[in-house]
Amino acid sequence: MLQQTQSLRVVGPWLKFIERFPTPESCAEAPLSEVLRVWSGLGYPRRARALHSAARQIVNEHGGAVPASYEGLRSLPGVGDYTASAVSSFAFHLPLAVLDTNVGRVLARALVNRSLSAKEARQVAGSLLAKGDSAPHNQAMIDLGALFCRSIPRCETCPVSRACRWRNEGGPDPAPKSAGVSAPQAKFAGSDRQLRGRILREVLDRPQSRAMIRRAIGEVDDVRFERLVESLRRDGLIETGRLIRLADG
DNA sequence: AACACGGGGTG
DNA sequence: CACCCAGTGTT
Repeated sequence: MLQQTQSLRVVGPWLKFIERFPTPESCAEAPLSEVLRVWSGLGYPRRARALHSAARQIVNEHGGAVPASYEGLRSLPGVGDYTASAVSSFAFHLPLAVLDTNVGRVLARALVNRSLSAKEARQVAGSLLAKGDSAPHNQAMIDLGALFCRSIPRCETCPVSRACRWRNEGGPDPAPKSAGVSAPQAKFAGSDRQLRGRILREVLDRPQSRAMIRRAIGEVDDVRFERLVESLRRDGLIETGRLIRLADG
């Protein structure tokens, strides 16, 4: 849920989700359609599909226990470098450095005052790890980025502005395009993404005909609508017969 | 390397 | 309204 979604927005949905699916097994046993319904409103429903798939993989291939290694986590669908590192550090206290958009900005600005390649960022981030548990360090780096070293920085109150290379040396903001830092997205209003979301919401509670969906989501070109339906089907989120319904993996 | 992929918060 | 977000998978 934390992937590309602001942490404060995740708290409520997470509590609701974890109450309904407290274990990998409980999620694995549910049909995908129910997972999508509990997930609804959070966006990026492919994450929900990946999580459901990961839950089944955890049950079938790991005896119901979340893999306790970076490589094991990384092998799960929807788990990339950030998530595998974060879970490794915060849940299993393994000595791995987390690199997300927050940490990416801190590294580029405070540590080196230039944009970093992925390899360079991994190296810098790893070099900052101290001896023991990495979790407090990673949490501090993330919070520094989330509270002060934001996309629009708040240097006036930043606790490390005294040591910040960008602050001390000046120059253009090195964060944009540096490794880990989120890139700007295309406009959402009127986008395919928005329409996909609307289509999915229409079939959340019951199967619907194309005509009903198209009436509900507003004026949409015929070719475009069918292309979006096909993309949702390819993503494994819906099934498309005469009626369109949530996928029932 | 560049794109596609939600939707609500913030200023 | 424009910008942003504890990324990942695909092309």
